[in-house]
Amino acid sequence: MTTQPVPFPTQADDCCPSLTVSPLSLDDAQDFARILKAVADPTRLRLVSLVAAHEQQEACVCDLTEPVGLGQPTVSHHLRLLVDAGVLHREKRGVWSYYSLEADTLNRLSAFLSPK
Amino acid sequence: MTTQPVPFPTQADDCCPSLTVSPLSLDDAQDFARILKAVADPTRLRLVSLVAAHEQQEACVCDLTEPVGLGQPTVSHHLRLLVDAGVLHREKRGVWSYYSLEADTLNRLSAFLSPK
DNA sequence: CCCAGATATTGACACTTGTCGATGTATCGT
DNA sequence: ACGATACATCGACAAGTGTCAATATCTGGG
Repeated sequence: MTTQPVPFPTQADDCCPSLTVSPLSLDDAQDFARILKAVADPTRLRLVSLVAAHEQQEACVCDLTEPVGLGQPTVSHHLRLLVDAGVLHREKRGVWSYYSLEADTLNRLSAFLSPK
Repeated sequence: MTTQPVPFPTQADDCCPSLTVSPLSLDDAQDFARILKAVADPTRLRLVSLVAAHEQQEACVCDLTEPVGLGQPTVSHHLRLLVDAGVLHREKRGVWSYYSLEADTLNRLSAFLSPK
């Protein structure tokens, strides 16, 4: 067997840090703060929800610019932040950039915030 | 009866908006962005985790100032933001202010972000 | 090869934010 | 009443952020 000794069972599920189980390390705190910052903006929340609700769970910039009422460069900028944070995925097909959800990131965030 | 018609049953569970089910209203987006902003900072994440991990699930400022390595005014400022956002609860007992988790808010956040 | 359309990048600006030092306020002992 | 202690507030400053107009880059069609 190649499994670890696992001397402290409580450390076993150290895989995914949780906000409320033990004091966060600086690294973990910065890690999650980065993702949270990306989502902590009304416009970006709406962009994510628009992408999620769009057909095929994906949307291009031209689908999003009008619903949020902002200019194309501004929308592109917000989408870039969301992609950089791993919240959205970008796939370029032809002239269009299609944005879709990176579900794992939202799942990790949700699990992280969930008490207990 | 003074109740509304409720013509569309799908609106019934409109109780707790979710990021990924339908486009967010501006109000909902601003609402959640406000809470997310409060949590989207490494120092404040650590403060919340320190409070949660402390005995009795509560801590005073003097318990927190040293672990995060910041001045007392700065820590007080961060705690105020967390209280204003409904993430923490403040209870003054004697000379001390005891901060504790407002679990409902974190639960709402977690549920909001959870895909599907 | 050039043009039109979709998106990305840049530069600029007002505004917000994280931090600190100094000061104010409140509470408990003595 | 006084002083010490715990906390909150204020003023200031550098750094970061959201938005826009202008411009650059890329792609498909003719």
